[in-house]
Amino acid sequence: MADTATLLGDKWMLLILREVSYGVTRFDDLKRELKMSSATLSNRASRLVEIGMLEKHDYREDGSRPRAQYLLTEMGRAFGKVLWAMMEWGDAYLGKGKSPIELVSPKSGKSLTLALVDDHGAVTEFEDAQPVVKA
Amino acid sequence: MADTATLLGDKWMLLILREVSYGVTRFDDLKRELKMSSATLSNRASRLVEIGMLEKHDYREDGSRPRAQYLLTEMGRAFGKVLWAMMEWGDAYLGKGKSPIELVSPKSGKSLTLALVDDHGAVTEFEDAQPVVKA
DNA sequence: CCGTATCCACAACGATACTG
DNA sequence: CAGTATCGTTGTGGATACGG
Repeated sequence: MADTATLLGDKWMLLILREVSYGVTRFDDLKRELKMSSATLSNRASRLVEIGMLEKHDYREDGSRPRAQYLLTEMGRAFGKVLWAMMEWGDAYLGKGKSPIELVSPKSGKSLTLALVDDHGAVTEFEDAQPVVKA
Repeated sequence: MADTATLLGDKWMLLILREVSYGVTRFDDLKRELKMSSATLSNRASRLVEIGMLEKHDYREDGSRPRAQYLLTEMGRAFGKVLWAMMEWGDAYLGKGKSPIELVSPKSGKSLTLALVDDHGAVTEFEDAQPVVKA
């Protein structure tokens, strides 16, 4: 937890990761969307690449100039769970209106939320869970 | 998400919340544990109280001087899910060794992890979940 | 203990300009 | 389009000192 917070506990890092997972992958788009300066974005993007959350891909749409985009690595995609937890929490406790997006099961089409489950899929409320120190 | 990140996307905020949820609730203990200056801790703690994540409680152990402690509000406890998601992610992707704590079900005693479930408890892998825009 | 106040060094940021 | 360079300003954080 502490390491994660030290590494990614930064407004910009979190927001960039969100945008990229939403499909905003280009430098200028991120810059415009997040209203941040080139320098700051450059700084954070490099750091995310270093850490291994993002990968920089250069590609060329036929005929046009080459472009660069930042894509999530496996590590970065897995972090989506944290972002999603933040979104659920914000929806519930910040009175700013609900997020317009939801996650649904590809099988049932049902809406999904984060919950604590054991290896048999039995759900426990977060408040009821007991923290224990491992042997 | 963006609001949550703007509000709490700060290393210190996250670390303080973690410590308090671990039971470190006093100013000096937090200061020592997190190796931060009085000024910074004072700043962040007040902000967390303003936001409504923490409540300041004064109490007096019989005979001794009054003390203050910071306790999580309901809002703050709910944020534990985010912290837990960060911990699971860090365990999986930062090679710093696993956290020694786990969450267990009070009923079955089984170890718990965060997963996406629908209203019937059916689990979907995070990578398989489909984001959709609500109507 | 539990903080607030002050000082100061330095990191961070936006604005702007510039390059391949 | 994707950055790097520079600059001026603001923010942050540690150290220290000090009051309830």
